[in-house]
Amino acid sequence: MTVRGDAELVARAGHLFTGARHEFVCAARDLDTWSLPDARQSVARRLPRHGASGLAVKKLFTPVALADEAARAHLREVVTNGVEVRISSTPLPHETIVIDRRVMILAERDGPGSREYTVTTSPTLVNGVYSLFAAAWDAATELTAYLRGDAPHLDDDSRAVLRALGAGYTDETAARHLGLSLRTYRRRVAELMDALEADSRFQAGLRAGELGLTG
Amino acid sequence: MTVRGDAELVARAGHLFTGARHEFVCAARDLDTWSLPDARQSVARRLPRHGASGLAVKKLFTPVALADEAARAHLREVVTNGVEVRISSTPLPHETIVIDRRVMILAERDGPGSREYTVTTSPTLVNGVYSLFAAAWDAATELTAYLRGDAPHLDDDSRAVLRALGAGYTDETAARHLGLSLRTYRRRVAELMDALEADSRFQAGLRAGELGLTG
DNA sequence: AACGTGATGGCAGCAAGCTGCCACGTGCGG
DNA sequence: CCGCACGTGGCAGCTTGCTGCCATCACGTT
Repeated sequence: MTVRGDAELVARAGHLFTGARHEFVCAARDLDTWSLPDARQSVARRLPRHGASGLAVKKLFTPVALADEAARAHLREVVTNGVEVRISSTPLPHETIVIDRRVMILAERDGPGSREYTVTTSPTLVNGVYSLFAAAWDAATELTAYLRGDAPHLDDDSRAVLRALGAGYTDETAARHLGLSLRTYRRRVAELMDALEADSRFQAGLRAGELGLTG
Repeated sequence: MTVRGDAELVARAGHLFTGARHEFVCAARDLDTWSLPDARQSVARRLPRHGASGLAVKKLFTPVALADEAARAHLREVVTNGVEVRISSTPLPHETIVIDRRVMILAERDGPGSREYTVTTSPTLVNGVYSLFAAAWDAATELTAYLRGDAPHLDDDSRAVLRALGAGYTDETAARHLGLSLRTYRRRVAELMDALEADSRFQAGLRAGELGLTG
């Protein structure tokens, strides 16, 4: 089933949103999903309140969705409402929604005015898309972790320390290798762990990997 | 369009495989795709030879596909034929194929005998699935890297240890939390680091992240 | 029952990591 | 010149991580 434009989607498929019982997942590039504010609200109003029901809501975005502060604030608020939000560092469809693992709605790359939506209930299609979504979801990072975890630009010093750690040197050899005293090297490591909000060196390694500070 | 069974798929959609011009991507849980050897060969014969054409072939599997040695050998051979193979640590659809970003074929979870395939050309659906595939692909690790660096299948115990480490617990609390003695917990950590060929816990964290052992 | 094997856990001792404290040098503004 | 802030490094003491050694226990085998 194909519909054009937000209004028609709400009219024809609105009941699907309302009918969500267990799970509502969506993947999108950014937050521009509902170009028409009233359409957005219309759907939002129909969605059951977060925690109350046993409805799990998962939203997956690209970093594009964090472009402006308003968007970040909105996402943070959504999170406090019990919605899980994750950020994927790889491109995503313009819009993919799967409801209760039974229905899915895909949006075409938007033309200037109206957007084209495809609504499908074929189990084969829905399951396939759902599994792919799950894979992308699992690989993505929690919004809070993402917002917190970026040590946006750490100086060359820290990078050197990171490399030393990654090379598996002991602190002593690493310090010698970097021309630092043991004390200072460890200070640097502590600072780094602080920046990464890691409680242990293992965690620091994990975070460093996640944030792509290895290459 | 829906077809049942391998034979029918080959008959009705075989030309799609032959028609692949630029790109052939697939995601699957394991290698049991083509239950019928002749169907498999039939399709294989129709696929253009690897490097010759400008055809890029990408295959994404779960670790299940590496269960037995025969499967691993087959995948290694496929790689030498110029096919890109990656392993995703998260569940995947039973079968998803996208050809030239224009056609896609999804396979339903297989019944006992015949399997149900869905063939779709709707740009909206194909693009959506393709983007999700790309996200999962980007997050997966190269087969060679996976085979080299891996603790191929670590038991639940090790995974628990990994989670404890990732959570940033100290050894003592982690051990208590897992119902192990401090000594044994540390033994486990040592074994894990050995398996990951890591010289330090930091390195272990890094590797664990690289290998996608976090989720 | 006797035996080997393997996983476990306590202990001890060492190595490594962590941090507070203080002292020194450099640079900057008063 | 003095004082101040800041980064550095030595020292000391503590915590944590690491491992060899040995006793124990659970098991399957002979």
